[in-house]
Amino acid sequence: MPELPEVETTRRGIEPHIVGRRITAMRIRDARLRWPIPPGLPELLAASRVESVARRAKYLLLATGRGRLMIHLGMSGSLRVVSANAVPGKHDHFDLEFEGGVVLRYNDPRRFGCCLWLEPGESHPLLAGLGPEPLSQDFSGDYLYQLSRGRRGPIKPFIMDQKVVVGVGNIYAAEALFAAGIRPDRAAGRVSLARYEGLSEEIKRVLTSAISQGGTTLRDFVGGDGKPGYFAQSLSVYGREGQPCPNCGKTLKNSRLGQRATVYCVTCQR
DNA sequence: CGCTGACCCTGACGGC
DNA sequence: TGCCGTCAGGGTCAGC
Repeated sequence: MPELPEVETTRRGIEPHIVGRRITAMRIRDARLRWPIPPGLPELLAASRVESVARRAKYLLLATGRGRLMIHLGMSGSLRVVSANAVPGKHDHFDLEFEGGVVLRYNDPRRFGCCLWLEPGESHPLLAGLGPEPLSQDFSGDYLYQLSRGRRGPIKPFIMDQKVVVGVGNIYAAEALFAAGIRPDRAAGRVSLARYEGLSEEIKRVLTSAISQGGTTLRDFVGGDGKPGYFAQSLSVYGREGQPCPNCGKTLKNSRLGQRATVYCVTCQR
């Protein structure tokens, strides 16, 4: 999936194709996702216009006059703009068809994603309690430092916790911790303010850089317009277990933290 | 409240 | 060629 840069790349990719356009139909082929696609959606959406495409955390929010479509790409989901005659494939769960022959197609092999509906003005429990956006002013080293006091769990799951800060997934958590020189298994509560300031800066830098390059291409992610991202070439540690550290040359180590692969350098990260 | 681990699902890949 | 175990970008939930 799509971590924040991939979702943002998708948002930017689909936005110019669908904003201001009228939806002519929604076609559901397979409603089975993390939660079933609400069966009444096609009727709700028909003839309404997409007013904006926003992102909160890893959720995409498509606003119409009648409410908002809330879409998550899960681990393997993608949203692409395709032509009206493009033949649907396996795991193409639904299409949003627009006037002018534009089709927005949702694909998700693993079905960890979702497509839900919000009434006008309605919020959603999934959006409540989310931490700040990492690229906003609200996210800082001081914020991380204060929140982490007393926490004994490792710092990597801490910064991947969406209640702490949204959008930092397994790839960018590993990259940011490497850049900040912090061991992923260090207790979150035992990292200094100065190091949290460095970490928050690296998180912002890594995410910004990844967004500018269109995200990271791995397996099944493709950007909204069908073009791949290029950030994979910039990865320092993620997926590079056994290879030399780009900084000191020592072999990068892999361990599991919270059931997620965690690659780091025992020399450069303390 | 904080933390851990099971679980949701399909597909790709490596070893035998 | 096929079978089997392992792993994959995320997140929820139960239990301690």
